[in-house]
Amino acid sequence: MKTPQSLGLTESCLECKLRSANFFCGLPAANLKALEAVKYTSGYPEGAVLFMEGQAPRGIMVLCKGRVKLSMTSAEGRAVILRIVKAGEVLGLHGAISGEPYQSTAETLEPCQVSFIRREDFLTFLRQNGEASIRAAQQLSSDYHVACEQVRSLGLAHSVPEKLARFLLDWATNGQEPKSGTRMKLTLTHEEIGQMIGTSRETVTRTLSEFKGKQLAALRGSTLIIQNKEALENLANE
Amino acid sequence: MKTPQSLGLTESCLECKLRSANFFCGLPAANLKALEAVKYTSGYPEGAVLFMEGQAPRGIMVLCKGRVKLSMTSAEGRAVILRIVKAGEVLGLHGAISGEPYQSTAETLEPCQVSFIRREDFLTFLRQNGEASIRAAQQLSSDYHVACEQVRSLGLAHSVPEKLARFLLDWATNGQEPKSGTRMKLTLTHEEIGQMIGTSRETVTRTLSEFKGKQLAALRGSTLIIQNKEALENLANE
DNA sequence: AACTCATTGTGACGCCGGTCACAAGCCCAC
DNA sequence: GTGGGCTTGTGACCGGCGTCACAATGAGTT
Repeated sequence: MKTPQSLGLTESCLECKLRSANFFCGLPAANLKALEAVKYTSGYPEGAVLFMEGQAPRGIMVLCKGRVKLSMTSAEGRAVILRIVKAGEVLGLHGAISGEPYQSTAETLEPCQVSFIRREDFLTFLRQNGEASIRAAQQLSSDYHVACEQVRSLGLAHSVPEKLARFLLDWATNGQEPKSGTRMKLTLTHEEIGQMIGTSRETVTRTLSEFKGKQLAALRGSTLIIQNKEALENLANE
Repeated sequence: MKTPQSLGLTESCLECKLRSANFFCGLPAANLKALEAVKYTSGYPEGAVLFMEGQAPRGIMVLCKGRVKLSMTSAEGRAVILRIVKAGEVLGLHGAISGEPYQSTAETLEPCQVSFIRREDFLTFLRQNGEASIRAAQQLSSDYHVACEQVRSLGLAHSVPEKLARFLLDWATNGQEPKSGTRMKLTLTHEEIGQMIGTSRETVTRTLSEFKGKQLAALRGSTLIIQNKEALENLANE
């Protein structure tokens, strides 16, 4: 087993080379070296908060290992989940670029390995490195894309089954493991699924059992099985 | 009256120097020159479609004059408005950076003046111009911010009055003219307001007259008057 | 003025889904 | 094992708002 300390940036890149939006991968090795020199790598347990809504941005974090939940909370405790960040992606880029306070909270869903780069160091790096700036823009563009899709889902869909179907299909394609067949891990509680699609926990439970009854999809433990992809797609594109 | 042809990039910058997120303003004049050489400026009437969802990205557009509606449409014709783009902002940046098809449709709300830069020209410019890349990242970061706020509004709010209050207040601060007092222009139909906050036209009409009854805000013609800002804020932060 | 077309205003109806309340599993610690 | 904490599962209720249908206003044309 690898020790946490051995998981530096470059290694994380080796692990996640499949993901094209990946921030640092593909940059010349010489440039990565510069970042290596200024990064701090550390581990966090499950449930740790990497940063919170409203805090001033301190820097960016590269998620080397684990999954992180990005969410926004309302005054009375309601929450929406913006997205689940997977290993290889960058956290806090918006804050670092804009200087605005974080508008979301990042919380680890499982033990994570994170490399931190201070904002000034990162900005300096960007300024000396045009290619990296473009890469940053690409990452932001991708994040924007995801956010827009969520707006579409929340704003256009007008039934929960529709949104849930969309969510499951999306999870199946962009999900955790690339081996996206009909069977995959979905390590989220019904509550969290509800926060992703903007509905209540009870309704998620009910709609899931409705799906199970109709042989569309079933969630057994943390294993999601998509039984009738076509029917789900019909629901989703309603 | 100015002729359309006289409204080039640099002039547009003069007009909109208040907006800090403004893309090209602040770049060294020498760099702007390079863009001047490859841009095409043209005018569009109200209701013109600059690009549509699903099209391959051809380039970016700088809105010199006018307002543009960015929206997404579902299969059966429902629509969400992502945002209203104002003079000085950039359109199609995400497409240009990512190469992905446009995920939204851009339609002019009034006669507009637009400078177009082909994607290849723009990318070349970015590569030769680190500062501009960072600027692009900043613009994307700002767009992302707006999209996230919309997710928050759609996902967290759980009544239409709440969302409408938030929308009106937001319009008052980020609205068209900087002279944001209690009285401002709101040149959108109830239908469009509904598409911005994810509700039906009828409900917008009803909620607006509810606001009028409670002396919170009134929309007379295209003039919005905020009568009781505090009460609206209470509604919005519910 | 008369006509057309877009927008706004209102009533009635019905249903989806939020909320509350509680039961039933599950997992883990001790 | 037994207990306490999270999840998940269900029933009952009811209110907001989407939808349909149509009237009323306004704005632009001829």
